[in-house]
Amino acid sequence: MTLNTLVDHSNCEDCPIRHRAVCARCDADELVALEEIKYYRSFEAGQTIIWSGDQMNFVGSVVSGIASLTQTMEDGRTQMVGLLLPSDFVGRPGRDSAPYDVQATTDVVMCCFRKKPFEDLMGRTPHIAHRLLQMTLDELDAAREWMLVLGRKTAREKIASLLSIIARRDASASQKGSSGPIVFDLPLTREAMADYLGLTLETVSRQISALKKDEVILLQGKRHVTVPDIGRLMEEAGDDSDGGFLV
Amino acid sequence: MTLNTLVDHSNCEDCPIRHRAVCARCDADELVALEEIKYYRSFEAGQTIIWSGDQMNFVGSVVSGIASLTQTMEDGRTQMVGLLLPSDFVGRPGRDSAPYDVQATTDVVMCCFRKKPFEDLMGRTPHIAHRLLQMTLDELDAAREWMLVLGRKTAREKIASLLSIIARRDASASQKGSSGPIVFDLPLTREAMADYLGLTLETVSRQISALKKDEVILLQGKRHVTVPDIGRLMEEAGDDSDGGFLV
DNA sequence: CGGTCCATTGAAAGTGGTCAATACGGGTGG
DNA sequence: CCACCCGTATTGACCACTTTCAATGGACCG
Repeated sequence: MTLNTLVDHSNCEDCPIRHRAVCARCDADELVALEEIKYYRSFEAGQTIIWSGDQMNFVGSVVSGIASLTQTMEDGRTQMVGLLLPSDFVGRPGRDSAPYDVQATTDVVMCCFRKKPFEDLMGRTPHIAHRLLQMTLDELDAAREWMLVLGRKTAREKIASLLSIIARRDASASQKGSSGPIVFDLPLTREAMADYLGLTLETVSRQISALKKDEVILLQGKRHVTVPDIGRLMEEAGDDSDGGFLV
Repeated sequence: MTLNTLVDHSNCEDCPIRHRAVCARCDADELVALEEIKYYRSFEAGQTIIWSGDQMNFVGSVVSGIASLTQTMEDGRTQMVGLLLPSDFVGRPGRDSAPYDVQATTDVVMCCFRKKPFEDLMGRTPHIAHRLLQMTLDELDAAREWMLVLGRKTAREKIASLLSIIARRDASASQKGSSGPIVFDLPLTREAMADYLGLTLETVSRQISALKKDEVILLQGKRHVTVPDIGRLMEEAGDDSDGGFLV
């Protein structure tokens, strides 16, 4: 049982999210202060990291893997309200209880800080506060972008939107040229996609099959996706295909 | 033509949003600095305050009235992604072009700051930066709350959700006891409600009629609403009726 | 009085949901 | 090694809800 392993403090300078996380703007002194209060935790795919309503005694950054924020109604309907990718921040300084479930969608490693020391440090370190503001504004933009998807797009457009986001993220991560096929593995089950898109898993499955039939995407197995023409996929998503290429 | 009137600088101490806006935590000195760069602008109902893609040369707070943030797809489908009430902040420090249309839903008065001086001041004034972070986190929570409404609720629940939010806000504003009927005027047209809820205006109209027929709400005219039992309305919204009463 | 804007209501059509059967793949244990 | 099982995914048939298209009504105003 190695679910919640505490890992050795490793060097922030070598951290894969050093330049994008909440610590991105910290100088050497500030990193030292952070290193003193940080610790790592690992979670297995499917594990709940934080339960909605629970006391939050830490905040932190996703180092690797994908986590999700989910809301649930009493009758069981659920809606994913955020996807947390590496470098994304979890938790809210100045609030005690968690407003959403946080779940590990894949295996996840987090860089955690106990909340109180982090809040104190933030009060003394404008670099952290400012970066957190910037990241929060970005998340707000992403949430609003997603409101358009949820409120106004058809099932097919919703699927295309999700695939195009994942495809473009992977394309920019692997530094490929801006044309040519994009290949990636879906990090989400059909059910998780449905929860993100406000659909049922059956509809997700049908629309993926339809996009495959129309050769907008190719599938090998159930998770391995090839996008021969990202512009075509973005048209299907109802987006301008000439928009900014890197998200 | 008095659309964009510059109004006399009035005293921040007397401002109706003094304790809730981005300046809420400022002390006297900081208020003086803000007063030096602030100016008022008025907008008529229906007027567009900022066009998506435009250069933003100011940021500011809604002093009175209601404004909306709206996204539009190429084919004309629109989704409202935020409602701006008095004290809400408009604009994003550190970004030049506006990501959404901002429209005056009712007549609106804004307290504006030219962007550059405001950014400079924010860099020197942690009270402002910290308050803005707090407000942004609140907006992010509200946006995510709304994602559940858009993604998972039925038309009837969506209408009930919107009415319950407006009703509770009005009840808390008028400091009424926590029981008894709530009366208010809808600040939105049926079309604006539809854009907010991801519905058509016909569906909005039908569901309002249905809630009226079932006596969840009473209507006088088209805009004047009485909610005899807020708990009942919240049940219809699919929310826990025992949740925190003040939003 | 006619025009415009906002809202309501009806009938028909279509999209996505529900329920149910089946398939696929990876693991375990006989 | 094969049988079995479980979680995940696909597909079909039917149905419900929301949209679409269209007609009508009321309030306000020139």
